[in-house]
Amino acid sequence: MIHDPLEDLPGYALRRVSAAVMAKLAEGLSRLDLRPAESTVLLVIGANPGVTQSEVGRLLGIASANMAPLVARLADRGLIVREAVDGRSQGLTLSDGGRRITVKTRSVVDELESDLLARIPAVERAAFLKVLFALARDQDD
Amino acid sequence: MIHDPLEDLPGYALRRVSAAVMAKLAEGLSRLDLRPAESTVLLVIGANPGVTQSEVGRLLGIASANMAPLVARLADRGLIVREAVDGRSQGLTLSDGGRRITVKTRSVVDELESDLLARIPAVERAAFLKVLFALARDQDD
DNA sequence: CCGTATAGCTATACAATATAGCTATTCATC
DNA sequence: GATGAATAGCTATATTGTATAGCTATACGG
Repeated sequence: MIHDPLEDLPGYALRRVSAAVMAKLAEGLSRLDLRPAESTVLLVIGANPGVTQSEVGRLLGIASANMAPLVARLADRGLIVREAVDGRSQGLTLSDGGRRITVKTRSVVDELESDLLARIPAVERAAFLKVLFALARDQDD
Repeated sequence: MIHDPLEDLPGYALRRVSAAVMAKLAEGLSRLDLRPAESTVLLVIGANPGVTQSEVGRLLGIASANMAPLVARLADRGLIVREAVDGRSQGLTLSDGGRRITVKTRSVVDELESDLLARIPAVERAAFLKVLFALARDQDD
């Protein structure tokens, strides 16, 4: 057996777990023809009708250069509607079709999140989640 | 303030924390002209002289199609040496230059891992790491 | 009014990963 | 020992997420 010099590294463990979760998410979303980044954008717009794409990008940590084609694709598919709020910003709203697909998206996401939670022993669950969310909030800089 | 519908999702938190850690790692490795995936390959070869690239790929979850150009680049740079162990496999070993850069790699990695650990409150640290490593091991399927 | 910041966009590049398909070698089994 | 299956390594190609540079037009503070 070969030795794994990375097995004690929390950063590497985070990377592997995250990659596995993302792979499952991508697979679950594929039947909706949605990519992970698109699904999060839909969820944020659904929860905040009228947000601008720059606000969405800031919340999700997606650069504006990458938001542009992403939002354009969602608009081209008729999932979201863009309405000018001033001369340079557009408020984003889900269309009826967008709402339907967002409901399905949420169920895909929720199922994966449940699977993940189920794999965390109940004893450590609270501590694990507390640290994880704290780290995630921390990262917002 | 806009509402974040993802703030309660552990899977999404994992993704954000992992992305932030990876970004810092990529930045730290950039002065060695190494990419994250290459650095892990070097560390594994350093800890297991003579491993084949397929063994490294299996350990790290890198597909053989992606290992080929990755190992080729490390060999082209003179960081690793390939020696035939049989007609189709090659044992990988660090060259002197590879050993030097791997030492530096380890110090970059160790510093980031220390930073990460330092951000986990001592009270929850053991539980957090236990769950994280269990999830990472789990994922190996 | 004017300088600066911001919104949105294009073009481009890169890293990691994925699939398909290929050759050649090894190995188990008949 | 021959043969079929599995394996090692490789190429080509595509996708996803992300990064940088640079652009236009609008909004806003002094």
